[in-house]
Amino acid sequence: MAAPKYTDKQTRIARYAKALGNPARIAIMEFLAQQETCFFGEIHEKLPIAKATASQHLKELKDAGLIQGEIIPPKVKYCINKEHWKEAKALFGKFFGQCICKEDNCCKE
Amino acid sequence: MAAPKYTDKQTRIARYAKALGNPARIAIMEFLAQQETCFFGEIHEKLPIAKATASQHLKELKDAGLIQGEIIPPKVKYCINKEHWKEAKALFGKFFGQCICKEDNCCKE
DNA sequence: ATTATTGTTCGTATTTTTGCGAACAATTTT
DNA sequence: AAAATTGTTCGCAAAAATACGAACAATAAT
Repeated sequence: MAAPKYTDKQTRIARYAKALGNPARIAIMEFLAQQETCFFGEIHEKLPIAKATASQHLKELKDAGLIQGEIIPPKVKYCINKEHWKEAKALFGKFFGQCICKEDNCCKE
Repeated sequence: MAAPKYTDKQTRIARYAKALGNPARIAIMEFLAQQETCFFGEIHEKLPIAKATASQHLKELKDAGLIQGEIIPPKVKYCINKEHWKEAKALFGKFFGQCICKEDNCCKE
């Protein structure tokens, strides 16, 4: 180990990025983000995947903190976790704002 | 398949997110983004990983389009791919800007 | 010519991810 | 009580990601 471990911020942004690193999960997040309030219903009907697979993706988004779900049988209420959404937004914002290249083609001389 | 396939944008943002979904790759990107110009040198020395592993991560970032490398023996020149960086920045910007929840706690009533 | 430098590729092993159907749990409807 | 609805969990399989050391290639330095 020639260098220090990763920072907390690096770990957290990587965690969020990983959770978003699948088109099905992007689609789920986009869908939920466009709901005015929480969503009750069958999310897998909005996606080209099986019920079990959708449930798994939802679990991963939940584990990453991007969404939250509450069981209100026979349905489940899914929502964006606004607090973590904002944190992720800030982290990615900083991440993409940090490039100090002076010109667009600074890397092509 | 109960719904249409994913859109191009969904696929692309997921691709970028996946590439960023590892702390080592976040660290590499942050490091490169903070260079004024391109970097010649041993990136694995900046990270707590082996040479071979660093090389693999660099390859993945390259495949995802986030960086570019040019061989100038005995070293390699690594740079942010500014064009794709900007695309990713825009995609994530839109993604995180789309939540229409009206209040921070709209999902907690 | 030999050695040192720099980074990739190969071979390998382990773990994680992805996806599905079937079975299950909890409630609502009939 | 039986059937329908909704979503999770289980068991499985296939694919991809993660990480490493060792071997290799290509040039530069001695």
